[in-house]
Amino acid sequence: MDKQNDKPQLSGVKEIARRANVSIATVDRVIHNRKGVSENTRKKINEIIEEIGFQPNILASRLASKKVNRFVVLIPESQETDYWESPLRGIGRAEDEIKQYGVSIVRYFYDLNDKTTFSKAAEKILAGNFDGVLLAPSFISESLEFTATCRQRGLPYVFINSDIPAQHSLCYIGPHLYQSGYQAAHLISFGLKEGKILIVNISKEIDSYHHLLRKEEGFRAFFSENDKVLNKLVKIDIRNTSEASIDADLDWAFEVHHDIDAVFVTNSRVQSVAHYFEKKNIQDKILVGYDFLSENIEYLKRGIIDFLICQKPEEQGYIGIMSLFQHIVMGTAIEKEKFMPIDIITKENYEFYSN
Amino acid sequence: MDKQNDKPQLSGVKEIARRANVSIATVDRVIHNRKGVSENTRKKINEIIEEIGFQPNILASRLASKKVNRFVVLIPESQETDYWESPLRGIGRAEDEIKQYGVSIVRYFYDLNDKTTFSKAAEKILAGNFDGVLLAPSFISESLEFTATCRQRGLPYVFINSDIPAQHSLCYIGPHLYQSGYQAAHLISFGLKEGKILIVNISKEIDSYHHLLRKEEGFRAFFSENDKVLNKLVKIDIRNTSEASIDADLDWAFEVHHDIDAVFVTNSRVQSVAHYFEKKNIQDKILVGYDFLSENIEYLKRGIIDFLICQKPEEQGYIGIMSLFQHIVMGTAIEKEKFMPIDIITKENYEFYSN
DNA sequence: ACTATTTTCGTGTACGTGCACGTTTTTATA
DNA sequence: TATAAAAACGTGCACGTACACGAAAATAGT
Repeated sequence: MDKQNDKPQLSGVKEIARRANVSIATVDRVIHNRKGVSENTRKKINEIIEEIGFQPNILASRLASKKVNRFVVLIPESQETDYWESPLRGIGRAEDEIKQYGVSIVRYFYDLNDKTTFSKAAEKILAGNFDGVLLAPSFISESLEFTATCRQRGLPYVFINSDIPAQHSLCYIGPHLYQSGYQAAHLISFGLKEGKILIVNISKEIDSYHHLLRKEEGFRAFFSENDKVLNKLVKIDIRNTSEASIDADLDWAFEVHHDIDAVFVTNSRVQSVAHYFEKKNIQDKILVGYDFLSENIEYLKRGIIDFLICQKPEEQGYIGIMSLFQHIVMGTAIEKEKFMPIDIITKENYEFYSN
Repeated sequence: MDKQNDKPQLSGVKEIARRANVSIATVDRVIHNRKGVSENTRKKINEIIEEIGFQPNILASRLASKKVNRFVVLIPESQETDYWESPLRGIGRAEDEIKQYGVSIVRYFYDLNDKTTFSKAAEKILAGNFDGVLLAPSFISESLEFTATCRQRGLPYVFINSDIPAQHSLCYIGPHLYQSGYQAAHLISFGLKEGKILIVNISKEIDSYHHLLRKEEGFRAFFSENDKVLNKLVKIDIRNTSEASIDADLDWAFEVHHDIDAVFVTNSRVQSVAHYFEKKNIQDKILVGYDFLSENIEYLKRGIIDFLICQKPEEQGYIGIMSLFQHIVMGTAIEKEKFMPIDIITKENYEFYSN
């Protein structure tokens, strides 16, 4: 009888082989551009591939080649804030999705207060046998050293959360810092018709300081570009992150500038200022800061923080891994820069925010 | 020599079969709870499955069973606005990802101004042979009729964009309307210390009107819950959506209420009010509305619209299809309600918004 | 012209699961 | 006890691709 006449079989290596009058193995060689095929038949097969728009069956492919890809991530460990737990969740989510395809992920963490932990982890990574790296390049020079070696070995890497331009990374996934500062300025300006605004940088680590600066730049740019002459900007840097020290600095600022009506904190440490506000029973000042952290959300709920700007940390981790996957496993092209949306979180919408 | 000694092979039906002293086929029968297995061995095999945490290899599974799943979507066609193009993009994106697994998607569209087009499409769907439905239930009673039949036939369906509660849908994917109205109120209140606020409902179709009402409810709730006695709310309904008619209605409203300082449009037709503002050279009023449509974005850029609230229409389509996929193909559990984040779009962040 | 080498190509098996079919064992019936 | 029927189980091929291995053809060297 007709056991298998009705096969549409338009695609597939078998069909290509049939049309080219060669065996499947030869087609296979062309597809993976291995050697051992004459220039004639190679060309012929490539034409047929073009013609029928051959798309290899990923399922069968991964099943047959028991190939295993090893990705490695190198990010800060969560200590002072739990920020990095979010990207880590995203990484885990991506891992769950693609482990079916034989991808495994190894995680390394470094201490944001200790550059050497970064370098040591980087060394271990280079010693291991990996096919792709997801990297948060918090320390500029150390990162440059690492990526130089990667490039030399043909080991692809993507940057996450903060970028080092022109480093031939596969791509960058993270926030547009300048613009997020600009956004914060608009929000404050919208709610504040006049009065001084205090900019607060809270950061122990000198290395992450330049990120804050980019935000501050954007923040200031809004006022200069929009003729908001009524709003004078005041700024303080806080390097000692103990509560007492922060309180003292803020005391000083509010004493010198008696008419500050809004505060912009350039990172997730906005909770410290919120805490200060609560203690001093300050209620009428606008407070804007960064990141969807549980403590920040608490102050948001209580109306002490007005807006949080957040840039999908979980998504960053997820997309980071998926980009490696797309490039290395699926072999498809990926965008060079993936800026996260600038999400505005309020008391009303935080519970629907998908991190 | 040792050809294949070194197999970790902890998982897999083969391993289960080995441990249970049965053949692979028997294990297979248990996994798909088909009959033809004694109660004893079934129990034994199930225990082993539990023990080793067996996860079938989806790749091999879909490869072996040349099973094809057919999904169908039923959504409005884009006419007066291009809103539905976004969910459609999301649906296409999902399709690209899962067609590898043998899923095909058929699309039906209905006219939001003509209930009968919905019913006719629904009939066609029921005549076709589908495994899952993604549905925008714009018309309540017609939708109820359709889903009743689906339920009876065991054909799973998910709601998108607007919900009909308690209809045993697989899940609902879309906005939390009430809360998004509440959010809009907060934004306006933040920028407006006093003065009247105009609520504008623009909608031809009486059926989609109840969506707008839910938003309006939330909007009003904010003011009553937060003692904003300074802000009086005024409301107009506009059923005739011609430009002349809208202009006339707005003329009337601003004439009667001379101190309106902010306008809240409960849907994407905010562009009509923006257009009116531009014509009349009105610049000092706050304007808030809905949806990431190109025209709206234009007014946002020019500073006429202050905020757009947007709820990831593309994502809705994507997640809708993926939920069907998760449930029907992968057999995993899915959440009953997936509320989209309430995204706040401004002049500063629209270009980073991932729809 | 005859071997040696290289290039080019085909055969066959494996990946993990699904399923049709056939075989064995048990249970029911005469 | 013999026989039929039903229940329980096993064998083997298929899915589309990868790859080791070996065969054939082309080229080189004497």
